[in-house]
Order: sequence, then C-alpha cells, then structure tokens
Amino acid sequence: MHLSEAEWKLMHALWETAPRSARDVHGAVAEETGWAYTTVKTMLDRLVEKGALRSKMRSNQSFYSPSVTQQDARTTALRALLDRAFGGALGGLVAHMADDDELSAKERTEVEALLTRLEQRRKKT
Amino acid sequence: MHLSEAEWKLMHALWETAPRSARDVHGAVAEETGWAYTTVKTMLDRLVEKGALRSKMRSNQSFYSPSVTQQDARTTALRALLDRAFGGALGGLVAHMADDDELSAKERTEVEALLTRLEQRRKKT
DNA sequence: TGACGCCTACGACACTTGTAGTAGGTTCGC
DNA sequence: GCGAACCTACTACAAGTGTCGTAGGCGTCA
Repeated sequence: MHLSEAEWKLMHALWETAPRSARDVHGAVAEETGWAYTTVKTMLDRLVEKGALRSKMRSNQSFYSPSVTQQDARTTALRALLDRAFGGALGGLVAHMADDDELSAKERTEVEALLTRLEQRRKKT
Repeated sequence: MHLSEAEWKLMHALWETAPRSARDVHGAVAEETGWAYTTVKTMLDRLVEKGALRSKMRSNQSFYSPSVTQQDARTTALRALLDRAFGGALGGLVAHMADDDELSAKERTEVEALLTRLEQRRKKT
C-alpha cells in the first residue's frame, strides 16, 4: 500500500485519534496544509477506496478510522525506500546514515544510540 | 529533486557507469524491467529536463551522465521518508528499525556486519 | 546511391496525485 | 414547515508518471 505525501498527513491525524469525521480531520490539518474541506474529503474517500481507511456512516456523517497500522505503513515505506534507493539492503541505509555529513549532530547521536541498542540486543541473542 | 521509482532504476545504471548512451542504458535495465527502448529514452530525457542527468551529443547520439550524486539523491530520499512517515525525526526511523520484527535474518546480518565495521572504525578514531 | 537500421524528437494515453467546485440530500433551530 | 448550514457524491482539471508508437533524419554497406 503506497501512501502519497498528502495521504500521510491525513493518516497521521487518524492514527492519532479515530474514528474522526471528515470535518474533524480537516480541522486537524487545515492550519498546516491550507486545504479546503472538500479536498480533505476527497482524499479521505480515496484512502477508503485504496484500503488504508475504513469509514462508517453514523446518521448522515462518515467517520473514518485507519485500517492499517502506522507501524505497517512505516515498514512498507521503509521497504520501498530501501528497494528504490539502497538496492534493497538495509545495510546500505545504515551505512548511509552513519556517513551522511548532512545529518545533524543530534541525528548522528540517534544513529549511534541505535547502533548501541542493536549491539546489546546482539549480545543477548 | 524527487526521483520516481522508474527513475531510480535508470539513475542506478548511470551511477554505475557513465557516460552511457540510451541504447546502453536500455541494455542495462531491459532484462529487469522489460521496458521498450523508447520508454527508456523518454525517461532519460525527462531526467535531463529535471536536472538529474546531463546529456552530451556525440555525432548523432546522446550520452548521459548523472548530475547529482547517488549520495545526495539518497539523502534527499531519506529526508523525504523521514518527513512523510516519521515526523521528520531520524530518531523515529531508528526506533522503528530497532523494533521492526519484519527485518529478515539476512538484514539483521547486514546490520551486524556494519556494526562490526563501524566499531572498528570507532576504535581507530 | 539507395535501402536498412539506428537515433532523436514529439505526441499520445491512461493512471495517480493535488486541489477543489457544485449539486442535491438532510438536519436543526426557529 | 422553512431556510441556513452541513454532508456526501460526483465531476473536473492540471501536473507527474509509466509506457510506448511514429515520423523523420542520418550514416553505412553493398
């Protein structure tokens, strides 16, 4: 399941709180995005079509909830990045992160922390 | 600079060897992709338009070379993933990788290998 | 010098994404 | 019961992507 950039924004709103009405989702993203209400509604419906959301009608309003977990969506997106850009190898990504000069010091620290954690896990197993 | 999935494939062929003629690039990707020659040619020209490749005419043939490094393209793609899926925080991605049960044994091995290498490097510095 | 084959340039078409407008049903307050 | 406000469903349209086909130019070998 591929999510476009705009779709990720809506999904985030719904992973945070669900179910939510279209109006509510719009409220949650309007400031950041400037989207019209109907834009949000259209995208929500497209997400239902593609199976990322589920909607339930209550009186005459739709309420939307994620039907994929954020975890799964992230895994899929990560996998896609790996395949496209790193020959499918996680090792390539990790190496890139370890070498990338554009990463801020803070981000570098995070990578180090990951390495440490993985190392510890390795020792346990 | 955003690269689509198909575009990544061509870029990989050109990061590997450049400059290359369209015919040559086609040869390099045809088996994997099944694309017609003209498909490849169209995409190469679109990549020139968007500034990812440079082309030079020699006699009556175009030869293409990358005008962005693989490193840079990877950084951009990683940043985009981070923004879309992990709230812009590398830490989120790192945490995800550390926890992701879907990582295959092989991938774990890759990370382990990398760890060892980095560990050694760390000792040197 | 003419045919064959390769090359480029251009056009095409369907699907996805971003972004909304409009029309027509419903509901709620007065 | 009526109008204002809100909701959904449908339609639209441009840009980007995936995927070629065709036309017309040029070089090469017989």
